[in-house]
Amino acid sequence: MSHFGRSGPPDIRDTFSLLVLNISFRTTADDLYPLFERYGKVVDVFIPRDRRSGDSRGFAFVRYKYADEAQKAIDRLDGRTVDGRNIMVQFANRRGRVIEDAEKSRDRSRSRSPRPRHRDRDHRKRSRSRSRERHGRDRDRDYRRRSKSRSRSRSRSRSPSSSPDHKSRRRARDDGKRKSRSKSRSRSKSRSRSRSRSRSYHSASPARRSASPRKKSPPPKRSPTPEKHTNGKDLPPSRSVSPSPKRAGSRSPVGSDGKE
DNA sequence: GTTGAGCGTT
Repeated sequence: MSHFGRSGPPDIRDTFSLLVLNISFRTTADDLYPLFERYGKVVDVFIPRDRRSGDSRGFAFVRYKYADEAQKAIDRLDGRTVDGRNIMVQFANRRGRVIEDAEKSRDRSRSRSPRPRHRDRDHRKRSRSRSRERHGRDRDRDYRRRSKSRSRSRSRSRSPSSSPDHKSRRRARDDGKRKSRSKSRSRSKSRSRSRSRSRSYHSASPARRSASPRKKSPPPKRSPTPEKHTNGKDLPPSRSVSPSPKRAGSRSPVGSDGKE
């Protein structure tokens, strides 16, 4: 979602992303673009939206072509009132390592306090968790954040080479699920469908909703497979999990930088 | 119709 009609992110190799916080929920990229474009070459303006409702989350990303211009935009637009909201402009520090250059430029221009944001962020997040939970809107964000954190923690704590514990646990879970389904198949099927649809990322904005609600979920005709008949010694009991020995060469979790 | 700390898309 950018101003340039592109699908994915543009050339991020030489861009400097700014994070614009505290913008109004009605503010769109079209409103931010001319504002930021006055201080430099804006490559892209992106406003993350909610996957379900499609509403803005209240912050935006503005990509500049040059760091000094980005810094100028920060110096000029940080604290300004846009659409009735006091916006906050700062460098984004999640994507790209161009921030180092940006920081250099910033240091040369003006020395500001460091960024002890981790503690502050946690505090604020907990503070607003209550009000957000009521509407149930940040579940998606929380999910991805937890997933990321867990992944990092796992890679640091446990070695990614072997994990017999994982396999065993997964097998146990699968076995339990299968048994449950076998016990009451009809009800379980309906619930499974609902959960699957909820978990799947449709990423369809309400504005782009096509009028074709055709069903595309052919229920996999799972044979009853009377286990009392052909099960017992012919088929191994662990048919659910397939032995995949080619699981050692996984990609490194922290191999992002290395080629650029 | 609401909300207000935060870190992003094919």
